[in-house]
Amino acid sequence: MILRMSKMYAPTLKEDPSDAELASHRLLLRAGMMRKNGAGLYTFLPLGMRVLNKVEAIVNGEMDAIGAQQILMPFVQPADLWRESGRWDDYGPELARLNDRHGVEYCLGPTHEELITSLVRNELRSYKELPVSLYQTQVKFRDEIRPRFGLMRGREFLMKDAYSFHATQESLQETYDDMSGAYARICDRLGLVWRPVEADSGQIGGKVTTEFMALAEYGEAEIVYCECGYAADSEAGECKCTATMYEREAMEKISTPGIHTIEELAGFLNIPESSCMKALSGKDPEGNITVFFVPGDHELNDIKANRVVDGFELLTDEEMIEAGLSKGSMGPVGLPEGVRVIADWNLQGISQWVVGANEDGYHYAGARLGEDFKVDGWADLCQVKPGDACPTCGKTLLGARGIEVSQVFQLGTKYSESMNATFMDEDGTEKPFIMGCYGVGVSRSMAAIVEQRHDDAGIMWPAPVAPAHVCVVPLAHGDELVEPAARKIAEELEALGLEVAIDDRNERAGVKFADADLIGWPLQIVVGKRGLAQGKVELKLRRTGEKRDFDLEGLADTLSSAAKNAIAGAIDPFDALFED
RNA sequence: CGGGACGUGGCGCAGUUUGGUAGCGCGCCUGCUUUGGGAGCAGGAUGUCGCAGGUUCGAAUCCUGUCGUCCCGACCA
Repeated sequence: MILRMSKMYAPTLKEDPSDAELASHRLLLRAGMMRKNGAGLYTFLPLGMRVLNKVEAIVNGEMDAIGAQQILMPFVQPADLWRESGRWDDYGPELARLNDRHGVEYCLGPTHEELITSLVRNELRSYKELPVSLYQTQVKFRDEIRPRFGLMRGREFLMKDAYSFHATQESLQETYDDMSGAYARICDRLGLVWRPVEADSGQIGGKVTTEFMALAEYGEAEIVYCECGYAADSEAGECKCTATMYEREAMEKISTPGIHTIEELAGFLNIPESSCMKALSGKDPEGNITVFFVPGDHELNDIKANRVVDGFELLTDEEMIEAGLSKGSMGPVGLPEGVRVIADWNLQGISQWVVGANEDGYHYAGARLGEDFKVDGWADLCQVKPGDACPTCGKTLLGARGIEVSQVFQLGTKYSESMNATFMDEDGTEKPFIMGCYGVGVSRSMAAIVEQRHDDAGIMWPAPVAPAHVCVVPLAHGDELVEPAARKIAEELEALGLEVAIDDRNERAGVKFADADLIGWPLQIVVGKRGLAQGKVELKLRRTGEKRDFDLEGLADTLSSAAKNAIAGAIDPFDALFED
């Protein structure tokens, strides 16, 4: 079916909406693809819906290809299931909760491990039925602390989530690898520039996990990567860094009046921040106090801190005073009794440190590990950053930003154990399922594509997700030559299997050109009197802005091989038409 | 949750300091002209100024509260 722009509900905006900043947010609104209904809530209009459907179809196709089966679970989920898994309490305020008229509690599904586990636990009984992979594509709701950037961090969003059930770790690994392969193909087919990175599993759980990051200047995630191929989310990556020693013959107490931050301290002594030791105090839920020490030029990574001390929270100023800790001059020498000291293992790199003296206005220089102070334990505690050493090969890590478009997890038995989902194994014993889960942000992928492929004029859709491959743009509305010629071209191209739009609105040329660029059809075919008089039409390749005249006669033949490539899923199938 | 800003026709904004009953651009409707890069002329429609209180002869404007939206932060030694 040819998309007639005169009938399409696609209100484009000439001006940027005042509350949109990122390109994807701005352009999807301006191009008439979506509209905002509230913070982090969007309506997809017909053009945006077409794109979303195409992304979804690609994802579903890759799921089907590896043997996953589509299902659909309810969006509203009973609280009891979340109590079973423990996440009713653990998930926090992001979980939107509600009651029905009888007072029964429910939540809006932010993810579906509980539901799927409860689904299969009664019916998958034997190892002979495993493995099984199920997936759905559905709206999710997460009451984000701060929704922003349009589709990038919405509260309601479209996600494909898959879950797999296994009798053995080997079987899980196999499916995990299949899923990872499918996810790589999905990113490729969406035309994304992307990278797999080491990640943290966050609220989903599990140990083994990979994020698929679309590289983008304004991505929310920071990643570090190395030429050897290593890449990690900076929240999760192992940190290896080198300190610079400020050498003293013996530990000496120095007066540092008014100095409280590492930056001030390093400036005051005219030494690098990496010569200083940074201290952070916190407590576990029982109130036991731990002080973490990290190199001064690095930050404590919250996730890593929680790995060492479950439920770790930084102390407030009042709590620090109560515990006898000196904010702004805390150090390992002379801490109060009963305080546990954990140091980042990078601190073993040099033998002397500049540390706080636990006394306001004083620090020690040349404090020696083992002689002047001791620690109770070592751990990887720092947030990795560009410039640190690659944990794999030792070269210097580079930095980039990315949008997390998908993630795969090996869950293990976290949910099957807590929710008592077991099967009968070959040896006659009941065992909990070994599980994996796998998510693709469908609407976020759409935003990521726009972030990577746009210019000042608008979007540049990759052909596989464009609302249509080609837009025929007849100029001179109502002209007895131009209109039939444009219609004929549209019909011929459609017969080739291309998806075709025609801008048959009674608008001036400038309006049509601007909208075509904004909406981002991969190819525009301009049909005007001037060209027709010479038997020509003008083709414009959106991605490069290149324009070229082609003979009207035999246009379908000229486009036939590009059409084949487009149907086969090429990202930029029309480029070849513009090569010499 | 802390900080900042904003809320005025469909969209983008001015007007608020110094209270006097609302204006601009775009869009929309009608007509004529125009028709290859967001047209011109003429005419026209559209606002409980987020909401609720208060002050005042009089409130978009001042005060209080409230709701909504956006931005920054929530890692600090």
